[in-house]
Amino acid sequence: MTPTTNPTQSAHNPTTANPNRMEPNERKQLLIEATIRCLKKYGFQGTSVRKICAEAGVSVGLINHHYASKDDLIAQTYQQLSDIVLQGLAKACQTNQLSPREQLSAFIQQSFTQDFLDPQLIDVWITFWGATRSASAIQSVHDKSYLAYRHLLFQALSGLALEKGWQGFNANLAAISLSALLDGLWLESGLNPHNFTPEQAIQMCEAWVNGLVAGAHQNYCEAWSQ
Amino acid sequence: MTPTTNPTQSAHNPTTANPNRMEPNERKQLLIEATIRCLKKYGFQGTSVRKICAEAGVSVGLINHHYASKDDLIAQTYQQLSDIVLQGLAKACQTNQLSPREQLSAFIQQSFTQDFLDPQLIDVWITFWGATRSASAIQSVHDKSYLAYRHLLFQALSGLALEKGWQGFNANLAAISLSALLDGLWLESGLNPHNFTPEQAIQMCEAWVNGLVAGAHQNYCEAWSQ
DNA sequence: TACAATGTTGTACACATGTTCAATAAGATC
DNA sequence: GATCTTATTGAACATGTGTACAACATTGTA
Repeated sequence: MTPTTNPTQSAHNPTTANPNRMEPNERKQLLIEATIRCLKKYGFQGTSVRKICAEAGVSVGLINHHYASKDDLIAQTYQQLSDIVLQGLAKACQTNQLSPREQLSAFIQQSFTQDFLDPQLIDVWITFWGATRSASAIQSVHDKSYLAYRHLLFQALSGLALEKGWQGFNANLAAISLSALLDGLWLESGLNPHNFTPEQAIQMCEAWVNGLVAGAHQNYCEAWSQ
Repeated sequence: MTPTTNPTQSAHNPTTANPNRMEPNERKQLLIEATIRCLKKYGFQGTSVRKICAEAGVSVGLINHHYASKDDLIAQTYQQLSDIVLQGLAKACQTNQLSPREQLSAFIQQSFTQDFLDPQLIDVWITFWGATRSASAIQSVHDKSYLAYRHLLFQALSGLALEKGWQGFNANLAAISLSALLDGLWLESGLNPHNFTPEQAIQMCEAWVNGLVAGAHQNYCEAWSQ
């Protein structure tokens, strides 16, 4: 409702100020942004084609002109959100020649930035998770982004193991564990933002790394898992 | 569809074999069980009043006779699922006078039992999480059960701290951390069951506890957080 | 046996959903 | 300027949604 510009009866002022016709990519981007806003406002269930179009200030039919279906639009929106999050994390821990330990801290810090802790955004994320198994398009986006996400942690943890001389350290499993901790905290802060502060979240993740260094790394060695 | 007994034209055999009329509590229980089956089969979005009734073998109107609304039924279903999970966990770690360390292991073991790792069930759980913020009834159920859930971990961790003589150990924060790790692993195993095995999940949680004992406990002391 | 209480049914209603499609209009190409 | 391509519109369609309600069936009580 109340779109910023809604030329329902078009061609009033054909020379200026009528943002009707657009390049496909530009319009698609606007539709994705409108979808994100709707997901935040109305949740996954409440986000309908009509609400998205109203939010974008266009007519109902447009979505099916630019996207194969509503699910297609939703999947591409998820894709874009994933990319943004991932780029933020990659940027945080891949710049300035940080040591492995510093990379982990940078990753953790970035995970609990104000931008990332927006409860509405996390809620959107959770509903995407919930749709993962039923929509194969969303499933594949998740798998791909989760792999990249873990790979960042894997690299930092591998570097740490090399530095410390841990023999047979299963950095992949450790990356899964740390990412689970991060996701779990992120999830919980979305469900109830009052259970702990961002600083405490960082504290808990740092404790995990410190525990790893203090001795838990032995549990991630090949010998242990057999 | 295909309900086991569907006496659409009733009163065929009024004396026997017509399970029509039931005690309210019994019928409500059957409706909740049908709801769980539907949530597993069709997901949160695909679960409609009509599908639930078909699954339960009753008519459309019955739900609104026994429940104030569909949301009411959903919330009570969530309540029941929560109770089942919680009782399983409580039973696992509160019996047989286990030591604090053993209690934690029992809790971890129980969290990755076959029953708990049913991807369909986890998917149902995730969609409940997704509905938490929009439906206040579900929110309150979550808050309550999450508190009880954490309390079990809190008790075990407090016992461990007492045993080890950790001064000023913030067992509550540690409980949040471990529950986040458990939830994160649980979540991820639901989204993609092939990333790690249940044994590895247990291994990762045990590593967390071992890391705590090896030194990370210092990060949970009052001095650290200031 | 008659009556009251209530579990159960199935239709009806009002509305929301995603998608389709003929019509329109804007811009590009010749 | 004429023509072609295509972005955009908005009504229409078929289906699905949760809920309401009058009718019916069953049980317990007098």
